[in-house]
Amino acid sequence: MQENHEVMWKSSLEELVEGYKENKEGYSCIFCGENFVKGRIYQIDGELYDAYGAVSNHIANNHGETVDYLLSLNTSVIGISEVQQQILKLMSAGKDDKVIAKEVGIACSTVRNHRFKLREKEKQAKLFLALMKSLEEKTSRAINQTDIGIIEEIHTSATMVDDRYNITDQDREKTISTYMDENGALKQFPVKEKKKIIILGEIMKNFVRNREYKEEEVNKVLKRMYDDYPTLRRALIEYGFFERTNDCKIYRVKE
DNA sequence: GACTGCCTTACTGGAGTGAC
DNA sequence: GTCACTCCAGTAAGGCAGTC
Repeated sequence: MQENHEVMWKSSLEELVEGYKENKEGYSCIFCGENFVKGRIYQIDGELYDAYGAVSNHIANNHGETVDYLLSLNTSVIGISEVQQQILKLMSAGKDDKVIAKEVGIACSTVRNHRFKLREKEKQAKLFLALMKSLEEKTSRAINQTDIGIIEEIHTSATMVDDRYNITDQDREKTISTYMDENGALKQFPVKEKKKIIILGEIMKNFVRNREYKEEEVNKVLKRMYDDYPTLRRALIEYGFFERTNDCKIYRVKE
């Protein structure tokens, strides 16, 4: 099933917990994007459901409980380590510390410590969200008032937005001249995250926004630029520049 | 006494940085 | 480009205090 991180990033906390978004037309599943139109009746396993019932049923049958789905996400997406994911899964299953410690292979005191750290993380996350929201409001006002223009435009589907996106024109120029030749071919794929983002952004200029490409078409373009084109293709997916279908045959350029 | 929350300390590995 | 160094996050464990 295709992961729909773009929709998740745009959802509120409440919507993420529920697993769906509601709009005028109906409900859409946050995890896979499937839509259920209000006023339409859906037949599922011989039973009839309205749109709300259908989306609830769909989430339960296809994604399980929200907590299970979120805990199945990649550690870099959800922001907690594998051990923490493991501990949270066992906690959500109602296991006590002794059992968790035994199953994970750590001491009871370590489980307690993780529990404490996770609570701290929760508090920090709340404050961080409030801070970022205030900052967003403040900076959007500032950008409207001045011509700053030095920060890299972040594509909406970027899987993680942090200081790596704080890219100046000088950074971009320097990285491109270092890693690409005058024909736009890539000499070497950078190791550093910030430089990768610059190079991938430059590569994306060869693709049209919102257009779908067959895998062969993507390969053809990337192959012209770099011999190890599968690495580029993977990176473009990983960094959220492309999304692809489950069978990996169709690639769509994200906005 | 058992359990839990909070805090501290120690160790480790990865990432970043500066000197050469 | 390489190497040494620093910093930081994650992990693990234990101690102390409060609650039941």
